[in-house]
Amino acid sequence: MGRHSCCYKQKLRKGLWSPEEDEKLLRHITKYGHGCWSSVPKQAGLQRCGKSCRLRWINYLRPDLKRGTFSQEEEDLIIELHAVLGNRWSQIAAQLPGRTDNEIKNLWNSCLKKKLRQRGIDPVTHKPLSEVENGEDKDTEAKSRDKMSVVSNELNLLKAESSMQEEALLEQRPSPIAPHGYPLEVQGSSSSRTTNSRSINNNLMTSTTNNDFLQDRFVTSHQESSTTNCQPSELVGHFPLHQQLNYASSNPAQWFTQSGKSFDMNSEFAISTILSPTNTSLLPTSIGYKPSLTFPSDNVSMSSFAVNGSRYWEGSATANINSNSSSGSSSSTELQSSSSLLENCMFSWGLADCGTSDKETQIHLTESQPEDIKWAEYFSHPLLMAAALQNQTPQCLYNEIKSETHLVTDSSSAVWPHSKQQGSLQSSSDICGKDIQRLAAAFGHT
DNA sequence: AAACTTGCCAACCGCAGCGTT
DNA sequence: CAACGCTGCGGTTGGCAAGTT
Repeated sequence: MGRHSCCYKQKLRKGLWSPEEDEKLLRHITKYGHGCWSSVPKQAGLQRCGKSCRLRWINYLRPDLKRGTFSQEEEDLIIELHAVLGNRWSQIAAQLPGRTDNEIKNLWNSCLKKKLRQRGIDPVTHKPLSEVENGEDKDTEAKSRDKMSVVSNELNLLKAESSMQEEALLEQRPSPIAPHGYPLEVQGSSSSRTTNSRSINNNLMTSTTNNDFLQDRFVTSHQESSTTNCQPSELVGHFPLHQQLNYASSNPAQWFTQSGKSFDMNSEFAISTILSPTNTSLLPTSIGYKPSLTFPSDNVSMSSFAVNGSRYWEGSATANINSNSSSGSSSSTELQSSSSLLENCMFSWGLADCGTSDKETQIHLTESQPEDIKWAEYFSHPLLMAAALQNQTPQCLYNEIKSETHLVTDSSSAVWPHSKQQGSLQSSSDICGKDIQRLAAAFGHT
């Protein structure tokens, strides 16, 4: 017990992953799924232990990962969830699509803890530091109530502090879909952030006597929505194959930034969230996120139907996307829905349970046929969408994507900045097309 | 410019839990 | 029922880069 058996094996590489290793692992999992992790390194030709492969996949290579800095909403949510769940990072991560437990843990340890302390709040108990010093309450129910109250106060503090920034942000964020991917019910043009946070707070506050129940709901949601132990078919089901094939994040929010700062695509393209099943697959209905989707534009519509007790959502969309990316291109690309969307790219989530309360957050996704991808591919395929948006060739875009992910492609020396937010920006010309072609060839892209 | 400090984050380690034999 | 193998989780660490002295 304890030490993983594969760790005993000798000649296993440790430390940072090289591009070649990443490529091998990505190609293998894309093709075969991971199956038994302990056999992955052998099958993929890697000198790594299965554990290391698993970690690399989960924390870095998974196609549904978000990149970039955490939004204020995400930070708020993490604080709220931490107040309820404590250091259960995996469960917290389950409520933040595209974020890994490791990422959240790092954020908590490096930033959020500090922020809370600066506000006089104990990051462990989520109580005022003075109160913590004075001793603990005895009544558990009172504890829960206090905790929730403090959470609310924390949020108020956070919100007050960043209100100026928020106002500016809100003006640029017409989407009712929060950056963390939860669709919000928006009435009129009111603040989606405020709506969201208030919704959470209200529910937390009203369920203070059901703290355990709340936790259970989180746990249930997490367990039922786990996608880590997936086989190839499942994997494709969760992430369209053509999406998996991309080395870059599947979340368009990070594709275009060239500054290393996160570029909130959600504010510009609500549909980017809609089209990412993983972004909406984990709706924590237990804390007040309603499973209804309301879109700001008539261009996007959703309809639902129930099958076997789960509610499915179908989307159709016509998106007029005006590129205002940093390239300055003003080209407008109209991407229209077609029947192929529903046939091949129907995305559906079992968000509501149609009366049965036991099951929630089931994920259903109709697989798309690679050869029949039309406009939908633009959305789920970072290169094509990006190219469309910026009126660039996919390869140009890929250069930027690789630049963003700091994939330095000196294949001989395998320089591989491990920190995705570290390192200097490389020009497109620095990112050689060789790797792009290599990856494309490996994954069947031309 | 060099030395030092700090912050961040990818990756490792050890453990618990579960399933299988 | 014990031993073993595997997976997943949370704590911790090592190293890089940026900032400071």
